[in-house]
Amino acid sequence: MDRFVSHYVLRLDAKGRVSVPASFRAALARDGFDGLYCYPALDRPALDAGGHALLAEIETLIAGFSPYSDRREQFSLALYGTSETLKIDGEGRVALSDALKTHAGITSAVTFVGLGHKFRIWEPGRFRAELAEATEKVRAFKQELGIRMAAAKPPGARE
Amino acid sequence: MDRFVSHYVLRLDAKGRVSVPASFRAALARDGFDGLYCYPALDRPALDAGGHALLAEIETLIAGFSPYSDRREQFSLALYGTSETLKIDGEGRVALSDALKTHAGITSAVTFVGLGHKFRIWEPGRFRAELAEATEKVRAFKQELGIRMAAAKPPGARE
DNA sequence: TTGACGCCCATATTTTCCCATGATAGCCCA
DNA sequence: TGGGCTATCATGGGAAAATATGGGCGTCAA
Repeated sequence: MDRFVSHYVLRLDAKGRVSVPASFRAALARDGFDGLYCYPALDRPALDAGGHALLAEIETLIAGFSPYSDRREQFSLALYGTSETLKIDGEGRVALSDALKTHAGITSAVTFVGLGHKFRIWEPGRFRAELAEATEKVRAFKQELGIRMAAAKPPGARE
Repeated sequence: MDRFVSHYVLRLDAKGRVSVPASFRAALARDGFDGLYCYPALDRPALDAGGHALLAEIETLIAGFSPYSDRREQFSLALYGTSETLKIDGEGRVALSDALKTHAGITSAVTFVGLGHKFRIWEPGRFRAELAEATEKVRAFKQELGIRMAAAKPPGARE
């Protein structure tokens, strides 16, 4: 699999380390990134993480602002300035910094959630709430747009 | 056959594994997907499953929302975050995760139902109920259509 | 010294792989 | 056309590999 999919709940050990799910490690390896690029999500108590695909996304976002603009400076600072490249040890674990843990409210366990080209790290309780809310909104939206969505579906690449 | 058609009832073994119907495996192989992409259906107690064609459908749906929009975040969380790629063993079986089984109420057997470019996995009892209901609706709709057709066309044509 | 960190090893599960069996359905051939 | 024969399939179970997790031990730096 070449993208981040599914979600996993894993515990931190006494040293504050946590295993990155094997399937995510595989996706990172395919991406060619050594380590884990990680920073606090801008608008929620969670961490965004990934590899080259995520870096490219950030680069594109920032490149969209004109050079030397305040906006650009602000985004560069918020994204590049707060991000860290975590090392993955021989057993596939990373140690989250205090700053990252504090931002997400992480204490003894985390939930990894795949979002395609990147993934997110949550405190498990907060994640459950977030997922329930998103599911509810998607469900309502789908009902509202049922017919349009059916029309938007691609004529199945192959079927 | 290059699509998922028909339906099959299969049992889970003691390890929680279940054989994917041979004709579905053939369709997946033609699709070129290694494994089985699977996630809880949004609005019913069943699982949606498939290969690249299904992934492409999801990707297209998500790509339709503007980047960084709430809507997009919600969809990628609800779809990518809850989906899993199940491995298919040498005998064509998969092991459903607890989360998937719980969502669909699956215990000892499942019904696979082909839907063309994807297929759905049900707890057999629930599927029977769903099928009965759908049949009823189709019957009613057909009758309604017959009436409309009769009004539009001269009598004599068989329904 | 006292941690923080990198690196190594230990272990209990879980998952994956491999081989075995019974049942069917289709095929070949006399 | 009847009777095996074989290929495929669903299913069962054991063994091996991978994974998540726990802990030890130097090293480097404050």
